[in-house]
Amino acid sequence: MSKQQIPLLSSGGCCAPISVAALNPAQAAEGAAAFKALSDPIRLRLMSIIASAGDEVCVCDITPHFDVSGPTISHHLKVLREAGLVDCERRGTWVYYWPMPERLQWISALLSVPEPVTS
Amino acid sequence: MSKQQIPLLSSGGCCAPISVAALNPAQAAEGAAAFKALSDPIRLRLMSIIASAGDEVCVCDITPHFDVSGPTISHHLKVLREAGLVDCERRGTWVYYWPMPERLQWISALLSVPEPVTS
DNA sequence: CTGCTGCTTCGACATGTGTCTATCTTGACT
DNA sequence: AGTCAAGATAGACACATGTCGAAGCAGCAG
Repeated sequence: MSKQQIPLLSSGGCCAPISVAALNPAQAAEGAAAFKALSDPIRLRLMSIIASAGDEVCVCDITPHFDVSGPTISHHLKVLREAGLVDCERRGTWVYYWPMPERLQWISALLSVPEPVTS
Repeated sequence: MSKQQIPLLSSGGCCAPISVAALNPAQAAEGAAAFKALSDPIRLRLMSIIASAGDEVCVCDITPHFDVSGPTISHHLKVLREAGLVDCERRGTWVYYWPMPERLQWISALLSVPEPVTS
């Protein structure tokens, strides 16, 4: 597990927030891919559960919160994984997920609005 | 114009960042809708052009930056409008768009990662 | 080895989404 | 009025996406 992760164009640092400078097509494509991963209510909730746990979370503790089938949860977790937002590891019978805060922070920074200059 | 805007569930203040508390289904639905609006490369670029302009932008200045047809641009702008991310007004022959920074800020805050407590 | 449990992968299907062309609306200018 | 240009809307179509049930693949326990 934790194998197929897409290579991140902007690995760590990032481009300027969109309120500061317009994105070029390549940057826009990468940003849009990240947003797409969070554009489903179930995925966003999954992300929030994993990110707010403060620790890794077992899939078996996640599934009961949702009304959809196991395969569907698994599918959404895979999308989050491929977007670099979470990672996971199998330990014995169970699989644990944890957040990748850098990626979350990167997206947040992309959207951040600079202080209006009150001079 | 600037008529059909969806009522925003969380009008101004907002729920805690997803790294702090898990979203309930209603919050997740609203957040996901916002992310969906930004989940297309063209829309994200549109948003960045409008947000970084520092002023309103005429559609006629936007269209030439893209390789898609006018109606497609128009469609994407409508999606951004309905998501509460931009607003517009017609003045004479031209239509001008400007960003709604509160909404952008709200999304950014939703994703913000609190400082790790280094105690 | 056999069975059971947790999770993922596969294949199929209905629904959503991005794109286009054609058409309409609005306003400006003769 | 008539004409032109800028955008928006409508309708059609290909493709992407969310969902499910069935099957597959680890690990553990007898």
